[in-house]
Amino acid sequence: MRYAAGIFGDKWSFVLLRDVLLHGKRYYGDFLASDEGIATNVLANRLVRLEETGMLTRHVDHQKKSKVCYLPTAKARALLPAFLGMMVWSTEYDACTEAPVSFAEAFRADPTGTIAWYEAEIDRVNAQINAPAQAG
Amino acid sequence: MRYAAGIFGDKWSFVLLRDVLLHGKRYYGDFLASDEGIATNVLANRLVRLEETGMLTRHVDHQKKSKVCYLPTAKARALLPAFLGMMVWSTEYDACTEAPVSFAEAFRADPTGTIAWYEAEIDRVNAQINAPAQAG
DNA sequence: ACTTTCACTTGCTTTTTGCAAGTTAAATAT
DNA sequence: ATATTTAACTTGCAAAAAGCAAGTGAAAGT
Repeated sequence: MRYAAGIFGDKWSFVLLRDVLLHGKRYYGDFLASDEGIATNVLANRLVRLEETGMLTRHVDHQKKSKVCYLPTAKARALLPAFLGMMVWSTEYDACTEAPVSFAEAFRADPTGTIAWYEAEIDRVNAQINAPAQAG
Repeated sequence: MRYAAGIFGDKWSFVLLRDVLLHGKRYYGDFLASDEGIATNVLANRLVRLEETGMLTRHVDHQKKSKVCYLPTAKARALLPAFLGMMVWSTEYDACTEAPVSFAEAFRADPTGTIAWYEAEIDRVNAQINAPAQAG
């Protein structure tokens, strides 16, 4: 798990992956607008890193060529169970969590189904974006 | 999950929690000896932080008062499913992972049982340590 | 043509990390 | 009893990273 620590054992990489996997964010502008307030230079740096480590793929928007979107690879999507595990943890220990209480119940009742639901969400968001679909 | 990012969205906090939850490490010296090579000042700083955020409790060893051990709280232990999720991910995407291949299989076949096994491991390690046991 | 949007870059200050050495208390050896 | 070693930090400083504000350049909209 040293490899994992290198990839998302860093506040901003962690936040970006969370935003892509759980909050449907895909565009540079979306990431920039996150509540955490990432600096533009750090954001650019992390997007490059995540691309280099095969977590995201960069695409210029087909309709509007000044926009750039970042899509999660299969490698990134495979982190979904881990991130959902953290989300469950948040519902229990983070007083300010935004995760709905119903989420933890749903996950406990049917983890596999809940993961599948989030996977489908990722596909749904990707489909709405004017960029090539993901393999896998 | 902003709270989560604040607590272990940092390489060293992440590594320390992993070592406590997955590798049975409890003593300052154990953490220092980890392959990642954490600096002593950073280690001290992170141990304080993790104590402040209620992830670890600090205890002076009963037999040898020059040694200090850090035990995971229930709050930290509740991260076990998430960390095991990352470990599963590592078996798939980290070429240099130390996690045995058998682990991923075991986890997929029986996640609940695998988590329980690691919980029991934590208890077993804690029991060998000359410090007060953790409240459940 | 002019302005705006969008995705970055650049330069600079502040914060954090990494490294080496030092300190303090307790245990062990002499 | 004294000296050495073990163990857990602390301190000081240089290097790296992060945060901030402003700037750049391509593409869109007006």
